[in-house]
Amino acid sequence: MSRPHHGNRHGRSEAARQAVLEAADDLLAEKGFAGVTIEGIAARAGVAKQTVYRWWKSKTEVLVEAFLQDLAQELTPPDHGDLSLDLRAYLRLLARFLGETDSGAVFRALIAQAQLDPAFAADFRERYLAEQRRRDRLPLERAVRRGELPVTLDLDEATDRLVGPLYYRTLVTDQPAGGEFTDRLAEAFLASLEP
Amino acid sequence: MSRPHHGNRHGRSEAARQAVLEAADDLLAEKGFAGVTIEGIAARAGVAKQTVYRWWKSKTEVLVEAFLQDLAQELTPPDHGDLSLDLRAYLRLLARFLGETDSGAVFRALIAQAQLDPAFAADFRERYLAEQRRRDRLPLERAVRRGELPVTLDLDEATDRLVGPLYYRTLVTDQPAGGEFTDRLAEAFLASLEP
Amino acid sequence: MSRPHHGNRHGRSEAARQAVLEAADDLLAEKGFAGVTIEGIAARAGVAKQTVYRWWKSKTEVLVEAFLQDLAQELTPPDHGDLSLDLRAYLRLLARFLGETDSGAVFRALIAQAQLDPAFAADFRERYLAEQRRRDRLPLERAVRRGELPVTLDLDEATDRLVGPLYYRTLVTDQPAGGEFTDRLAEAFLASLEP
Amino acid sequence: MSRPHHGNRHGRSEAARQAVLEAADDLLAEKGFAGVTIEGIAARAGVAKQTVYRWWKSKTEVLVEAFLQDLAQELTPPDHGDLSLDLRAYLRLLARFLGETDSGAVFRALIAQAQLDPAFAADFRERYLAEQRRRDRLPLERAVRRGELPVTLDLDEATDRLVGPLYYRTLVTDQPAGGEFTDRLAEAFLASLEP
DNA sequence: CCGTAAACGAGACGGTACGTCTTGTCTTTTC
DNA sequence: GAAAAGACAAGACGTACCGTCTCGTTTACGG
Repeated sequence: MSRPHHGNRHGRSEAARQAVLEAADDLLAEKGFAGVTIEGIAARAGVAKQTVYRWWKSKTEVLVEAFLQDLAQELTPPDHGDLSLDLRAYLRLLARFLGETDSGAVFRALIAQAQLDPAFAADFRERYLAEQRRRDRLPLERAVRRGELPVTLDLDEATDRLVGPLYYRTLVTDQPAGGEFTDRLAEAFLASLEP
Repeated sequence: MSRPHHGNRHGRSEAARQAVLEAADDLLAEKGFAGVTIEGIAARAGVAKQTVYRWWKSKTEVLVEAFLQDLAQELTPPDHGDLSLDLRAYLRLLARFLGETDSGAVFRALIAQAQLDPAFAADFRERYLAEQRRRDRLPLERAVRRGELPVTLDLDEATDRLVGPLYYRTLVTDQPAGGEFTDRLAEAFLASLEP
Repeated sequence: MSRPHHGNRHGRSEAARQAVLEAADDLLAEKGFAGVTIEGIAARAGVAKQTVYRWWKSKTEVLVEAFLQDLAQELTPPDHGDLSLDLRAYLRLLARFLGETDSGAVFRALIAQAQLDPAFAADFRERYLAEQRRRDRLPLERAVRRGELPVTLDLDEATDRLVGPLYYRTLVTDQPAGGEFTDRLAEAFLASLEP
Repeated sequence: MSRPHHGNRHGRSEAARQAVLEAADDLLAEKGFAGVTIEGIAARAGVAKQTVYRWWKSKTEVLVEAFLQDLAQELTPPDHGDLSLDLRAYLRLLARFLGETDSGAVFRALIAQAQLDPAFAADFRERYLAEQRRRDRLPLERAVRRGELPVTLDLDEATDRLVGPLYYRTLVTDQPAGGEFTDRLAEAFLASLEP
């Protein structure tokens, strides 16, 4: 036996955890969501299958943990102190994330999984989408605080109208969403708020 | 003709085709998308597995055929000759379809499947989503023809901004999208077009 | 895919059956009883695991079928028309089989398995030991027919006393049972029948 | 000393040893030999798996220690000063032990295990079977000393012929071996020694 | 009387094999 | 030539134990 064991009374092996998450990451990039299997993850990570099952319920759980931890860092909305600038910048950031990064690909896969598995959907929405939702509405909240937007504005629905078209393009029509598109989306959004 | 036939020199068995589609329908209702398997469809339909494979490539294809053949009838946008009325009515229709009907549930499952399987995605977008897209923009096209909207309007992007938030609510946040929501969505959309 | 499939509506694949039995045979010879696994058999035979499970309940069942079919040929008791000669010859044959042949090794392993698994024990005793038992008592039956032994003799118990010591040596004490031993066993057996 | 101790610089914990042996006892009674696992023993005994491994090599070793330590007491051959009486009594004792007691069941399981595992076989035969063998031949040795049997008698082979049929019935054919059977076996054995 | 070493409980680890399930291919027989 | 029936190779599923290892605690001896 070449590799040492690292059993330990006080909690799990961080090395094994990281190996699993990285293996899941790699496999997703290589073979796509359907090509990821728990057996494959374990084999790639050099880890026993049981070790995966000990800590995660399904491959989806692994992928959730593997990829969505980066969401916060990658997607913190900028704060320029100006609504129009903020929206433009954030929509560009979000568009790039959803459409061009590996994490975005996983994000899409997880949302897809949520359509197919109601139990997962509830868990995923509670643990991760809620947080993402908070980021999505943050630029608007700041603008209300600055007085750029009226406090009477329904921020939930406004957020839907702001980012909804972008998610729609990415998930449903699969058309590219470049900077021009997001800039015009921001403009139209602002125009709809004019009196 | 009391006995089922078992083969036929002249083309496929319509009885088998119908049995497959109905079995797929039933199974989806009973167990959800993930619970549908080709094996299960064949067993339920009283049909050989090979018969399913002969005519469809995957369970997704069966479901596509089973549920989306009558999309057009359910979702034809009404024409009242007035943009505001048309939008309100159509968004309500679309919201009800996506959120409350069985066909809508399948539609969501298929969009999800498209995230996971690129080959299917291409086929699905070409054969079905394109058509749906045409229906989604139809009210706007009519308005341009009637002169209610300028011919310079980018209809594609306008459609994104119109229906995107609705799809987003349904697919991503899974919040209810009632008539008030869609009415306000139509209003905001129209407001964003004002000079 | 290189190998052709051999699915068939009516009945099993003889090729698959033979491959499994031969693989089991090889593995037993190479690694011993404990080293034989269904996974190993399937892999060695180039067969799917499910194909093994379809036709056999356990590795023991495979080994039973693989090896005990030869029993009849190897162990048919000779008929010299003389009880003393027959017994001497048959005990030598049986001693050699139990102690020195591969089939004998499997036979011992299966009797061992019967101690550990009551369900298997019942099946094994019914299908195979009964037949072996018939062979074991055949020399005595012939002698009764020839008038060399009284018809009042309890053949069952006589058989126990004849072959019991030989099985005991093989299974329990693991001492060699050569020709001298079996010859003396035959003599003692005959002596116990004298009036 | 109310609290159980959890370690000790010099020597093992007698409490842990007893708990393991009793757990093995219980599990064997409940689930049979194949159902006993080291993991199960440790869990049932409230002991760490490593504690079992520290002191025993395998579950078989545990069972050996759990059941066979008092073999001697249960199976000491009686001494009536008369060969015929002694044989009858001892064969009945042995038959009851092999066929009807828990210890006998374990004994059979261990003989079975010896067929499957050569390393265990050597150890088991040396440590336990040799002793049992001595008990088996004791009645004959006494008779030789008393002058009831000639000193030229090969006691080893005589013992084989005496107890062999009984082990054979128990291990191989699994037929009941009641008092009539063992009595007739003793008679036939004695008859075979007549001049 | 304090340090230290053995044995302990707990349990995570890398593994192997289990028996089940579904997939998509292939063959035979029936109509 | 389509359909029913179903065997087949392939391989993932989730579970049960294996035997090894580390951790922190308990205990008793020995300097």
